[in-house]
Amino acid sequence: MGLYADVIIDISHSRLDRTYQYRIPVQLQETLEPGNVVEVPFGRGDKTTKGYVLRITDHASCPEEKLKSISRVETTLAGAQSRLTALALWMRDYYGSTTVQALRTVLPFRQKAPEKQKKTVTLKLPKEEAKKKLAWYREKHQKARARLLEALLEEAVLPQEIVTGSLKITLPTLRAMEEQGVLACETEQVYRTPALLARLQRQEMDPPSFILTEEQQRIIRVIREEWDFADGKEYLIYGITGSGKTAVYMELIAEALKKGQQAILLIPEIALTYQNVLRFYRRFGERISVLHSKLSPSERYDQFERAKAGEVDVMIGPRSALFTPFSNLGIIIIDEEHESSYQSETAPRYDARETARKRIQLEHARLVLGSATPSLETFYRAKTGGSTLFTMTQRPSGGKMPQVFLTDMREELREGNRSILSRELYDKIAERLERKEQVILFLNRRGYSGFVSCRSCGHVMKCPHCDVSLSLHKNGRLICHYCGYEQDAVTKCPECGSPYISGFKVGTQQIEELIKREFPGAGVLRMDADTTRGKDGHAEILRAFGKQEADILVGTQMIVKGHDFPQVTLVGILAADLSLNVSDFQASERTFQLLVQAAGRAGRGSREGEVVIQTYTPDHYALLCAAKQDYLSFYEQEMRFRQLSGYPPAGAMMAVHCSSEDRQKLEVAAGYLAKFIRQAAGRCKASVIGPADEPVAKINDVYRKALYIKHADGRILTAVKNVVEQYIEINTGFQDIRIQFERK
DNA sequence: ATATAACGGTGA
DNA sequence: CACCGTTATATC
Repeated sequence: MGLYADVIIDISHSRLDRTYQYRIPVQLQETLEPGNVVEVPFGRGDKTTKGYVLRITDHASCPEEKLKSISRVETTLAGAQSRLTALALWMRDYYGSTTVQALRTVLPFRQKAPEKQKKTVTLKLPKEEAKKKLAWYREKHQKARARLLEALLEEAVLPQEIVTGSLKITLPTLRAMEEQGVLACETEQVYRTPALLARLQRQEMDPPSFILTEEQQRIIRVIREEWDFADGKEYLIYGITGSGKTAVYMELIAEALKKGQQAILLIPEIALTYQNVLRFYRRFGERISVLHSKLSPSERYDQFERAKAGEVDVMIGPRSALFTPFSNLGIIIIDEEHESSYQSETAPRYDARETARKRIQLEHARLVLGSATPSLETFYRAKTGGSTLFTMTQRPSGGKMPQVFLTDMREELREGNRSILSRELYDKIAERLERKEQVILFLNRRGYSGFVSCRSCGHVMKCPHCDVSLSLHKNGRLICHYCGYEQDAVTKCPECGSPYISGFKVGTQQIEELIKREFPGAGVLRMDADTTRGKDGHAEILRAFGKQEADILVGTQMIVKGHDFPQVTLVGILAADLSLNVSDFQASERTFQLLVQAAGRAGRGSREGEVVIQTYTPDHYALLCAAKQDYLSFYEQEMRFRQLSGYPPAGAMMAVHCSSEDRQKLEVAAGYLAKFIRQAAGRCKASVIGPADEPVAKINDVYRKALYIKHADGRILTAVKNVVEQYIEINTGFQDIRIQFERK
């Protein structure tokens, strides 16, 4: 029965990223535990502040009389919380963030309705008097006061961020003026708009009678046999599209429930459709709960609370569902594990797969990963004994894989066809229109960053140091986004001398126009960021196409994920090279995954499908392997490239992202940081690349730069990261620079 | 983050 | 010297 609690205050400020000890009131001594959210008095004014209990002890670590008491416990969520707290602390150390940031991602808490307070500064004097006061301030050379009063005369109510921010008025000044009755500081409460709770319709239970294939049964048998004596185990199911992975997941979830345990199923946000979730409702009924990104924090909290209370046993959702506080977690399943949405974009930039791995260790559970195109990291793990590999090569439905054609666009140019469409694709589209079948045209723009390629020979301008594509900038220079290497743009292909070398300028809109011109009778739908901006634009377009209100759907990568259109018998992939030449070491892998997925869209119904891949580099292994749907041979070749250049999973890599509104400050800070990291990393033989602009160098007026650290051993990177974190902490030069670490 | 103590500057 | 306004400091 501890008497004291180490509490971390919920203020995301590195200066406060440490614990403070509080006395535990008698009535809480039995129940309080690590992970609880509490309210405590903090600071000179004993301001009520939210905090997280990290540890409970018997003795005080500072003079007893300084200790204050915990006011109350904020949450009823308990039990699994201490293990989740441990997970959060691991995430903090491994990915680099403040303790509070890590705890916030892992332990959600109920938000009170008027959570947000908006502070404002209001003028309290009549205009005439204020003007007199202003003259007085000017005479007295009270510059700060004059500046503020002048601003208030223009706008009687100002938000406090502006006053303390761009007007640079400090708090003592505000207090003094408030005392003089010139102005008043007010806090206005802003109410959160209650989000609509998306309710899945209750369906009658209808446990479907599956006949499992031999392959499916084997996987279930093996995992079931190992269930009781091999906790912490990891499995990879590599199964071609349509091989029935979902049926296996269901059996495994059922197994966990039978043992009185709970299950978490992670699926990519985009696949969280009503149809997909319905299958699980039919099988598990009320026992499941679903999360999605549109839930407000308090709605998410409610779902977590239901999980804790034992009302549900199965949680389905995107990566944040990983933190469901189950009391006896049995299994975590990650579907489509290669999806990039499992990587968080905010600190701590955690990877759901790695974090799930850590969680099953803490919970003595097991982890199942599934994909038709496993990420290299995951497959490498299976190959090197980190997990058990299962392969599924048969389709229970007996459907045939589509036939894939690679079209060489250089050839087309040579033979006088300058159009975006190859003759082969053109003919096949015409054929489909005649037969009243549907066509998907997919423009592969993923991560497109303006590379330069030759339309004659397919040559791509690459960085001589990093083996990634150079990006064309508005100033006409070619730049590497890893190391910052720069050169002038070329007017002639250095390989074949052709003048047809330039950036790719085609968008979905041009393609839509072209199709309308070439096939006047066809109905065309376009799906990209522009046409889906509305509330349900996305779903609306898919619904229309599904109902065959159009013949051709043109779109970017968002059309290839998880939607089945039985009437589609042709998929055209325009410019497969676009994603191949992203300035990123994972470009080939992403391209392969996209092409295999896109190809999987053809021939979902009874008729056999065809796929046409248009490319300027038909010899690239990512395209050849995708055309043959040959994952294994792609893996072998890509792995050779990673090994050669030390990219993951052959080695470990960490990105250091720096950003700031002040371009100059950022440049200077990134320079110093690079110098320091080179010193620190040099001692342990890690290599440092950069700093260079990020692929998008400026977002919302914030400039962004990145550095990369590579080493064979990931633990070295953690060590380097820790040293860097300390360096940033003590150096005032990094005050206005946001720095985040990302493990690759 | 935020309240307060300490300190250096400036006009009368 | 009074009185601003910035800077440093502590927060269990």
